[in-house]
Amino acid sequence: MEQYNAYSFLLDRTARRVKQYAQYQFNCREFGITVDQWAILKNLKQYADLSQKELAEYCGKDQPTLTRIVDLLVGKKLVERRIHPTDRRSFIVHLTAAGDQKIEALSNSVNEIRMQAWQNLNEADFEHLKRILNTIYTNLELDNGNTSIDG
Amino acid sequence: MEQYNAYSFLLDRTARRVKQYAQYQFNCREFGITVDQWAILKNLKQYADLSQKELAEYCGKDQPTLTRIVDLLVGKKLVERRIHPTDRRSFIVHLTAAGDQKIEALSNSVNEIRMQAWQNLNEADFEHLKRILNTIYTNLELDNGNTSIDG
DNA sequence: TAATAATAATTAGTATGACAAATATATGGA
DNA sequence: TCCATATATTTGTCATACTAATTATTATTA
Repeated sequence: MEQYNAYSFLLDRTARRVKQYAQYQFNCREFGITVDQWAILKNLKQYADLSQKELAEYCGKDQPTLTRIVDLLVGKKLVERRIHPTDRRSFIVHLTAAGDQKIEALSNSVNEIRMQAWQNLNEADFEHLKRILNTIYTNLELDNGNTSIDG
Repeated sequence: MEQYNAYSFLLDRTARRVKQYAQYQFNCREFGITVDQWAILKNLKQYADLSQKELAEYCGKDQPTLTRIVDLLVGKKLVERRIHPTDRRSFIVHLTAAGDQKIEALSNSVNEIRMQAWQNLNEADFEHLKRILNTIYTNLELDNGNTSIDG
């Protein structure tokens, strides 16, 4: 049964390495943002204006973490908070022109950096990995619906 | 090429969920330590006295992080720092009797908790996962010149 | 041997992650 | 309408990462 400890460790270690490698490359190339901040920008680009709660769900962050990342992005003038038209508790997070330009400027480089981790793996491997990771995620599901990623 | 971003996200999200679930169970059962602290204790049990640098490598932590986790474990009297016999820059981290008892007391429960993530997967899945994660880890090895731990 | 470089550990600073609590607002029921 | 409850966000606290810099010590080398 000790083996499950080892798998958990391996998973944790690999995820940290992937993130750490990407962040290292971001820093070397002076992108001026973190990997997690990039994920926020990308989601805003894809889904347009979102409330912070929605954005947190898309990005897989909890709300306090998202609040703080948005604070940093606002400080960098890459996004801005707008008043929600019907709910005064809520903000709409909006990508600024500078934010949009940042995405345009970095997209290709980010894709290159991300690709590095996945060398020497084939399509069957990717399918295995997606299935296994989604199984693990579902095994530990708290009470949300099915949030498996397929693509 | 965007797919690699999605894989990276999936990996990160799954690793976080696995750790978060384990920590949640640790808290519910009032183990009094974190998942990462547990990993340190287990490595000390397995490899006996180690310098902090060695311990960091075995645990896949960097040295500043390890220093702080050891600080916390020292505060809980589960480990102690001992003078290195031949190198005065270095400490030996030693498991106390209380640390040893903690391991004995929690091992079965930790194994149960860890097992939860790996339901609905078979031996072939584990072999795939280990191979794929190790491939990713190796893919990112050179650029940072960091430690490689055999999984 | 003296100067220099390398190493182990620590400290400092920033970012993320988890959880709890506080605040303001919205919603639903009596 | 009033009140209890739910929700969106923020704030606080602790722990983990990563980087850079500092300190003390060891190793190297001119």
